[in-house]
Amino acid sequence: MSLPADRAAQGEALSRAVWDVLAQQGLEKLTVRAVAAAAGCTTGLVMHRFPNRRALLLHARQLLHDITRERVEALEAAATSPRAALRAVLREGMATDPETTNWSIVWLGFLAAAVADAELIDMHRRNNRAWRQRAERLVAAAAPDWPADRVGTVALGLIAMTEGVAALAAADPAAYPADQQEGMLDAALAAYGLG
Amino acid sequence: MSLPADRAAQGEALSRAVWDVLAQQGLEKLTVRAVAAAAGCTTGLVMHRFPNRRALLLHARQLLHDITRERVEALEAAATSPRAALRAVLREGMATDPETTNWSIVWLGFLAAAVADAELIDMHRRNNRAWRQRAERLVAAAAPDWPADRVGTVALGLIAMTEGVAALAAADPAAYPADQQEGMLDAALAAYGLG
DNA sequence: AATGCTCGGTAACAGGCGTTACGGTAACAT
DNA sequence: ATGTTACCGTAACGCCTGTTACCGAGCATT
Repeated sequence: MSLPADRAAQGEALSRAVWDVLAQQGLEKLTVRAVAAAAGCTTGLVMHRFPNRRALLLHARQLLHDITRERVEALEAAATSPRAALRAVLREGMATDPETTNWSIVWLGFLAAAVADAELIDMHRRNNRAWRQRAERLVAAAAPDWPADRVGTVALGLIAMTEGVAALAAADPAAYPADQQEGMLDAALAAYGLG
Repeated sequence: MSLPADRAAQGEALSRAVWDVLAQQGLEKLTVRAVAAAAGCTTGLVMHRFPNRRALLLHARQLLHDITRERVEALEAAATSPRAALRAVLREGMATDPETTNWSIVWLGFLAAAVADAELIDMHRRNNRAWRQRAERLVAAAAPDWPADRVGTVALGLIAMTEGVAALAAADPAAYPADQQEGMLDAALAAYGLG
């Protein structure tokens, strides 16, 4: 029988194919045919699973967010202290290995695609505001005696820095090796008094 | 007579049209026809000025870099102290008004396009490494007694932060107003001892 | 005045795109 | 065994893309 789980699994497989094409071929070549080829099927399956190309992209974008959230929640739960949780979560937002580098390229691709798509940019804003709130909560836990505006300013500085270095490292991995990114993160945390 | 200056001016006008389309319609709709429409001409002129679409994009990318460099060099020259120069240059890299926000969107578009284009990614790397060296030079001038690795780490943290907040603000201007970006920058400079 | 030349607009081409319609196959129900 | 239904590959459609070929208008030289 064709369980809904199967359909969901196919949708996830197609979303992974979207990420692969986005990371390896770029936004301009993100076509339905390219996604089908990356998923090892034909365009028929893709168009039977999703009503159109936009729905496919929106699903892939939301799934990327959901998976990212699960991953950072696991990191947060496994941390032994508020400061360790903050550092672990911020570290995950950088591009320190092939996997996170890939995610950063995909993230950039979706952001560029969102310029022309109202629903995609709405998704980005919702997800990014949730990300920012998480950072603020982690900073507040790591520095319980700080006033709210200090928490907000420092959290913003930290997420902007990790987001930025992820983009830089994704575009030029040789120039931004993992140890430099980690050193940058530790130096920033220490400078803010969160080391 | 048809001066080379005229041709250069046309090339610049077309490059500005590329930026406009990229900022307002996104990478996926960055077609030769859209650029021609934005420039107020036909595709005939575009294809007589550039051998193909790629050459048009490469020219627009390089011109964006050149103009950015001239602007920050002027800011640097006008600054009254090394620390003021550092802050002014970093500030220009954020997205604090409609103009710089536009540039940030264009920058993101070119970066996304570079995923699939070797020459475009080479350009990005050259330009970004020059940008990074500028930041390192400015940090070294602002903190003359720092060792080289401290200069490099702090400069990386600063350019990553400004680049990152520019992307965040470009995608969600309402959530990242100018005063928050400025407050973030000042807090970071103060934390690093560069206030 | 005639002629060559540069310029840029028009129209057409082949190819690739998203999307739709159709057909065949396999599993299930009766 | 046979009808039914779900599934998905195939093929086609119309549209839009980058690119090319062509053509006429203006200008300079002779």
